[in-house]
Amino acid sequence: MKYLKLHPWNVSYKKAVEIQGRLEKSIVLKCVAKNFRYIAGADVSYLPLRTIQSGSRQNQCIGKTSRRRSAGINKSEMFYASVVVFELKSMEMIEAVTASGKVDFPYIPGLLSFRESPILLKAFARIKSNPDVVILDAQGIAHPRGIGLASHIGLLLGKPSIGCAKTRLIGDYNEVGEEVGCYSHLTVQDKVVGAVLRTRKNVKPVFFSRP
DNA sequence: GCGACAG
DNA sequence: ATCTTGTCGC
Repeated sequence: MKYLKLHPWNVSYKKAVEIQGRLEKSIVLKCVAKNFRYIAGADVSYLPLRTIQSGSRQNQCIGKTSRRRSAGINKSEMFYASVVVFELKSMEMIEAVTASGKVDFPYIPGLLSFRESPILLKAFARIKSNPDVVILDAQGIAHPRGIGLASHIGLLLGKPSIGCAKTRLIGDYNEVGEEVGCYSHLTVQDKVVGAVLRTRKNVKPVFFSRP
């Protein structure tokens, strides 16, 4: 599927925050359809990527040079993204694609999209079908500037998106009941930005935030 | 200054 | 996210 390229990704912290502020204004918070047929789910995993010199004699030196171990270490990482598309009605998998690549942007709470979006979009570009909605392991608007990774990706793909995170980034909520289906509102300054939902018994609830 | 902090 | 080590509950 196609996506919009509204801005560069290799930017400074300050610039990234500016971009988020600009994009946040175009987030639409309303249900645009009620009978979604296809849904795409995406996630990313990664591994440290070391320079071939690391661990070699260059890093085994003693004395003065040994204090510079990190100088020869490449701090980038190899990322692997996957996107799967399901038909909701039948829960049949329609497609599954992957993409990989190096990433240099560090993990900074609130700027996760600048770390994971490029590789995610590379994977989404390989999807042949046209999902009606996408869901990501990240926050939507439950974010310091109202534009988490799920919202950001939704904008670039031009699709409704759902953020489904395993832990909280921002917001307050009451303890969630133990039974499946129990949930609490996730609020930021009295504004409901999501819900903390118990999807399984004896399992931590997940943080759903609106697209 | 201190604590929080998606993945 | 990934990795390691230790503790707790069934």
